[in-house]
Amino acid sequence: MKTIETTVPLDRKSAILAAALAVFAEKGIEAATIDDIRQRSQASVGSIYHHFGTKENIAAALFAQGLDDYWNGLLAGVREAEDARAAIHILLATHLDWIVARPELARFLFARRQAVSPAHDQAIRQLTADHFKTMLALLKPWFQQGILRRLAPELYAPLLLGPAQELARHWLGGRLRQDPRAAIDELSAAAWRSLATDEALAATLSLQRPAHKEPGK
Amino acid sequence: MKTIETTVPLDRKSAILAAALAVFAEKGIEAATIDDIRQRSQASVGSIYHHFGTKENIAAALFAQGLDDYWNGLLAGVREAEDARAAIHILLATHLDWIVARPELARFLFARRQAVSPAHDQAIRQLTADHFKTMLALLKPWFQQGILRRLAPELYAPLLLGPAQELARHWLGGRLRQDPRAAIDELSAAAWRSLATDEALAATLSLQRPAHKEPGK
Amino acid sequence: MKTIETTVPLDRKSAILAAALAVFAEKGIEAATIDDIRQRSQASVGSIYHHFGTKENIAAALFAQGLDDYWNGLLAGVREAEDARAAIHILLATHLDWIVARPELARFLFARRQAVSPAHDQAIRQLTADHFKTMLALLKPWFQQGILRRLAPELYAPLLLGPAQELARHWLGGRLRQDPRAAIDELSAAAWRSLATDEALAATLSLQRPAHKEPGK
Amino acid sequence: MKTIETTVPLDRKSAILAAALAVFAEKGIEAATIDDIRQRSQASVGSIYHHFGTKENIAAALFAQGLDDYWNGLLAGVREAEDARAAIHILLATHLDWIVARPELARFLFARRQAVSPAHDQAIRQLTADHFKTMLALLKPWFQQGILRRLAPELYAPLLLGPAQELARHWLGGRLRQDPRAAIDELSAAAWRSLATDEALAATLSLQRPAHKEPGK
DNA sequence: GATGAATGAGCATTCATTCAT
DNA sequence: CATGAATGAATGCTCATTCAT
Repeated sequence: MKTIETTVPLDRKSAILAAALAVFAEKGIEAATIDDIRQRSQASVGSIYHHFGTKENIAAALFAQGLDDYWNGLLAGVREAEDARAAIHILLATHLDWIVARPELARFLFARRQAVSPAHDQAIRQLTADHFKTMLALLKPWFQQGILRRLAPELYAPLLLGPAQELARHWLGGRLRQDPRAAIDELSAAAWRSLATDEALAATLSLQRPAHKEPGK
Repeated sequence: MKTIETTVPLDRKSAILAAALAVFAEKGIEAATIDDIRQRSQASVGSIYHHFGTKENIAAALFAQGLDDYWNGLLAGVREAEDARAAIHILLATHLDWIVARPELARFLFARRQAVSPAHDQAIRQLTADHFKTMLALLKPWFQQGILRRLAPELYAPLLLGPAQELARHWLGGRLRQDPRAAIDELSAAAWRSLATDEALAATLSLQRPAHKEPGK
Repeated sequence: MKTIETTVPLDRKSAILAAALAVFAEKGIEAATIDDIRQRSQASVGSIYHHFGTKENIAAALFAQGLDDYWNGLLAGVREAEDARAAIHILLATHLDWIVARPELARFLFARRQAVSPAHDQAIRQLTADHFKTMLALLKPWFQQGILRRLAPELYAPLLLGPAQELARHWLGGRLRQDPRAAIDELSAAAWRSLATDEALAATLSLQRPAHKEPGK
Repeated sequence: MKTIETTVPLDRKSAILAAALAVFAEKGIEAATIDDIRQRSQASVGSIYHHFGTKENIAAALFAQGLDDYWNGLLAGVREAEDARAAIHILLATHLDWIVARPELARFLFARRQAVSPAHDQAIRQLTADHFKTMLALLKPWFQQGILRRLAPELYAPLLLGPAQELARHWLGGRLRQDPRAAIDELSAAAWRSLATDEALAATLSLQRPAHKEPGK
């Protein structure tokens, strides 16, 4: 996917998208005005409407594009992973990398208010569901091997990404200074603990063996 | 705190707040109009402005009230807990109970867009920070006992509540049918795993066979 | 009905209606802008929308008011008539008097393009149909006495008012200089000829006497 | 004149005209947009402007074309008539036939709001006046023979076509189901009564002779 | 305290028209 | 001749807020 933030001269349509992304991320879809987009994109109102027809449509286009980009990164990461723990680590890392690389897109994507019309909303849910299914398929072997726990399906995303997501929200909201990527190890460890079966988890706890060992740190 | 959803006849001011909450939760603060609130509250525009002066002020009042209610429940829960694991469980349970009991307030509170003016925003952050500090103080003993891990402070909330929060968002957004409280045990188990020190955790894993080990708890 | 063109200071709502009528008559409903109305009425946009909600609604209000005024005059006229021929004469006179007295309202009423929404349109048709029924009831005796011809119902209005209407349209369109009321006698004579039974008509033709005369062609 | 409604593949220009007529008739000139015309004609905006330069011009072209077509039919009819009464009948018949054959053109022609610019308007009036003069010339003999009444010139059109026009308007507006041509005889009888001199008229009344006869019917 | 009329800046969107390709 | 991207003035309407009663 072509990167949006590039500084290469964009054609009108892309320029409008880029400007819209910036504005949407800054003030939210509702609060963003066509005029904001116009000023930022150097396009005329007419041109904007010629290409998109509606403010909603611009948002929808960005949404689809962004969602795609996000998930593709995520899936690519998992495909390369050699074991479950690495997969989880890579997922977290990719997730946070992406957010830090595209904070505007992230802010926009994760705001997810109704702003986008029901019609578009449906499309988005479908897209997400599809990607999610693909993801689960990639993880399947590890479920079968008893390494990852079988849970109610709605719990996977929260347990895996919930903490990272929460941290990212803080960062995106300006309520956190530090680079959230610094927490990747911690977060992936937590996700691993949350998702691993007791057996798999026990095997990775740093003590275990000498029952009498004293808790470092 | 006076419950808002009550059906007892409310005085004007409360009626306005109740109506505002409903409207804000439904369409977001930005999209909600004074007129929406007027219709729902049966008050006149003039009356609304007499009591609150600004749309922002209504939101701020609700925010303060809601935040207070939320945190008080949370803190009360932890105060009763007898050990760290129970504390975590009670936190998760209280969190989800509250959300299910007051979905509108939750939706409103967690939306947290800039909508609220910088001035109010500052107040809110302060309030949250204070409560958070109190919470940490309550947990302090278990840190000292080596039961809970010492982490970068910004990670506590995400690890503890992130998954629950993520699940709750899905539920509040209508993207999840099941009652999120059904996941309390699972979520608190995950939070425990994420926050416990290796030793404390190892003691609670359900296998551990190494005969000479003692399961604690 | 309160006359609109009065110069007595009007309350806002009436002022808006009066201004709207002027503008609508001048450029048509579509072409008239809210801003035109605002300037002419000295009201603010907000005020206009406070009272009417829609441009359409303003038009509809005028329409209802105008139609009522028009028909009431017409019906009152017929009620006073002593015989069929007088009734016809009075109808034509009232019709043209009204048009000359309220050219703007007439121009507006007779334009009758879709401009008014289907909903309002339905109401208008109903109103017209009701009045028309009343009118026919008033004329009934003369039908029963064999003075007025029985025709397909859709022909009465055209035969009675069609010529006057056509003339009025020319006048309202500025394509006719002379006062259309000058043609009242001529038009009512024509209407009488068109609607009277042969017997009733024969009795009023200015010659007739030479009983044996054959007019040949 | 080339018929517009033909289904033979049209060249661009004609296709545009045909589409414009349809759109103008449907929503009125003002409300019709170039884009409506573009969609219906399958032409591009550029092409439309290449051929006509202005929306007004399209309307004017249609107007001229339509007016010509209408009047030619009318005049041709009168030329064939053998006596005054037949002439009137043929005029009415031609008028209604034309309307029923080209309802869109009729709707468009008779709407006659200012929509067409003053310049074009002038041209149209001239055209109409010329045709009207020709028409009167054709009728002249019957005036001289005392068969048709001498009236103020502005009354001829209303008396002759007013009723038919009124009926046609109802039909074009969808407020009348029956085919207006069914009323030709009735309307031409009325026009004859309205325009004939008393003598000429008396000769055609169905009774006349037995002065003492009682009004059967 | 309550009411609702009034205000006017602001907004999304439309549309005739131009013009480079 | 045809195309469609681009333009920007204009429009109907919304909405927070004020204020006289």
